[in-house]
Amino acid sequence: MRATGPGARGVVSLRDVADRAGVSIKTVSNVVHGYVHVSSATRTRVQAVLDEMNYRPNLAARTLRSARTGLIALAVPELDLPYFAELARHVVREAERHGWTVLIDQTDGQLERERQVMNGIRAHLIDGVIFSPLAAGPAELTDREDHTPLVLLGERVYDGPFDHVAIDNIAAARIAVDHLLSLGRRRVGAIGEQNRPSSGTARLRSQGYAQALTGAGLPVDPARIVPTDSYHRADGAAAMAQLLDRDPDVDAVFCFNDLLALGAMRLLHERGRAVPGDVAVVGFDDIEEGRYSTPTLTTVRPDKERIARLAVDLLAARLDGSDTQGPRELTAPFELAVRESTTGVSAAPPTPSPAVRTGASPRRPGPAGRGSPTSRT
Amino acid sequence: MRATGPGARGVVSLRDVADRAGVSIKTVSNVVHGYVHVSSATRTRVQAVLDEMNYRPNLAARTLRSARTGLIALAVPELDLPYFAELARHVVREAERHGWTVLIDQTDGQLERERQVMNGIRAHLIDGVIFSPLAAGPAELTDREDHTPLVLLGERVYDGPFDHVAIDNIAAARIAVDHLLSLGRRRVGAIGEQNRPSSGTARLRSQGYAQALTGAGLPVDPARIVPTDSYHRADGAAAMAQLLDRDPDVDAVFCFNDLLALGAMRLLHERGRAVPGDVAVVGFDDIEEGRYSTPTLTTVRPDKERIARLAVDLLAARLDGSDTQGPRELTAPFELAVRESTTGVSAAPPTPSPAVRTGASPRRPGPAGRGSPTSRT
DNA sequence: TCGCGCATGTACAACGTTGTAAAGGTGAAG
DNA sequence: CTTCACCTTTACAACGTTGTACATGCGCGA
Repeated sequence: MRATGPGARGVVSLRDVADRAGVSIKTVSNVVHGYVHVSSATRTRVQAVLDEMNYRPNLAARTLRSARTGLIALAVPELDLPYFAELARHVVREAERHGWTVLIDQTDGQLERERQVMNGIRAHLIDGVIFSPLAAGPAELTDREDHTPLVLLGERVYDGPFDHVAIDNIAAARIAVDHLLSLGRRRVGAIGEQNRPSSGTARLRSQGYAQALTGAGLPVDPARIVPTDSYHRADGAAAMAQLLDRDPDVDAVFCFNDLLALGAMRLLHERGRAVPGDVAVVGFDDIEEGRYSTPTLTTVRPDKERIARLAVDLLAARLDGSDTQGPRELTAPFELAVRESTTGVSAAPPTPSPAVRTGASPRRPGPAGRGSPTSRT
Repeated sequence: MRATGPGARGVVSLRDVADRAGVSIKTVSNVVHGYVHVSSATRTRVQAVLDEMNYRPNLAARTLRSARTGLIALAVPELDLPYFAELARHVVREAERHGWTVLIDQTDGQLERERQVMNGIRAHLIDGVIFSPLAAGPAELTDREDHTPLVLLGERVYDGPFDHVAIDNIAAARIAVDHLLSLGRRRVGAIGEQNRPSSGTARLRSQGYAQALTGAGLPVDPARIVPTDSYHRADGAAAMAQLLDRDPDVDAVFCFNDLLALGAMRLLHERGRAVPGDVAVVGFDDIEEGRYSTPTLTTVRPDKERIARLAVDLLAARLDGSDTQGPRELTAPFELAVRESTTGVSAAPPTPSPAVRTGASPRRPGPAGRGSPTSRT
């Protein structure tokens, strides 16, 4: 038996509305959904009751029937790494276009948490996952037991059965280092190598760095490649200190992300080295902070909005079944944003504009272009 | 009629497991929940099947019965404002202790979106909301039609019927400005005043600024108070330019958040003004960036972790019914972190440590202290 | 005038889970 | 040997929604 009227917590169900309006539950449901075959008299009356009682559909019940929640998860290492915060913003915005809400998971780069993300902690509660792995490598990914559609960001995992969106990290790193070489720098260090075997992104950036040096006929000196535990400012500062100790005459440094670069610049400042006078610095990610630092930071600018859009659209295609092909490998474009930390020229506009940019066109501009992403199965 | 075996998408239900194990659905459910009165033989057998079939409970169904989802929403203006990213991190972490997942809503400070957050877009899908309003004022809040427990952050809305967690903004602002005055500065500007009537936080910080000046026997010159549209670096730079135009001899500036301060410092640099030599700068929020900027930034450091904990615990108390009292008004502590942008003394440790801090004890240390928050009904 | 078709509205079942109540089975106590 | 108690397991209903199938009633054409 059910008491008349809405339940204890003031929650109104279709049934409550139906009772009050003197129609069946299904009719109310039909009105809510704008089903055509409802007389306008009935519609008006029911709608009035709906408004009056402030009816809100119960998404849990709806989900139970439809097996669709309208939630997708975005799993990133840390929200307060600006790169991920900015990325999250774009993902949230793109998801909105599909009527989705984004649930954000912070893995802290811990393998166990990443494993949970992949194997569906919140099974049935989320329709899909966009995942930026840090600790998880090919092995863990392949062992995945969950069936929720998954899109990987940032790191390519061999030929795993996963959709994947990234930029061409090797090319980006090479272009960044080429830029340093074009300025006449010859003792170029690198900060951000990762010792953990799983980190594909770091390895790719290392490769690009080495390719650029080799391409210019310069040796790749392992002493100038400083690994870090993580990608925070403090790591960049510590690594820069180490680099200076190893080679006091280093004249440029390529950092694998902007935070490392900002930490490195801070340390250079404390050690009395001028940037770029003594040491030129390039970062990676183009976080907003680098446009306001002193000096402003030259950096690789991945198209975050595009990355977010590609990832969300790919998920959408998997969800509505419009894409049943094998795993996709999509590439987003990037640019090199040249600023004071390499050129020393302060553009110094009346108000600091978001930096001078030298567009370096993406390595594969065609296929990665708008609307027709590359697919490699 | 139901086909035997798991459904089309490989989703395994209790029923599938029960069929395979030759027991009733409820027995499987009992095993899943570790119910005591299950023979160990049955338990072992069922558990084996559970593992084998990789059963995952359907949270939607569970929610439908229990009316609890284990999801809470955190609604903030922008995720890539570092303050909110850092806060989000803490909230996620605290929520974890309660077994909750955090769903993040980005309102962009738009009234319409804030209204949706309050009135339960995702009704029944979230158990509670932690909300940092920007556009919504007392009027909108009071009109709220949803019954989901809500905790407000950062801004006090009159005597509205809402739980609320904040720091003492007036005191914090006053201490920041007192610090500038104690350094001998006498022409102190303020950046970040908000023209929209709803912004309580900005008004409180303005008040603290005025109180400090008045307390030192100085006049409050409206020309030195520059409003901004929002709280980004660009706003800070633009406002600083305006402030210099109005009073070229300004010797200090109190910014209502760190991003404004960083933008202001950038502009001062471009105009050739030394910080703190010519102009001392104080920010608000203590985002990590300010510990690595050049110069490092003196700022008010609200205890974000505490804020997050108080908010989450308060929500928990409302949810489990252990707190049915009237609305709570909780206060978190803060400190003034004194760094180079006011003192000019570079501590210059081997690696930049997270700043020299001068603890300014919270104005109401007792009641705001650990575990026994103030309550004002 | 009768019957057909369409517009409108309804009953029912099912999604997967869990609380309740009760049934079946076993052993011990009388 | 009977009975009772308890341990174990099960059937059932309900959470709120929506797709399917069907009932009702009206107007229109034959």
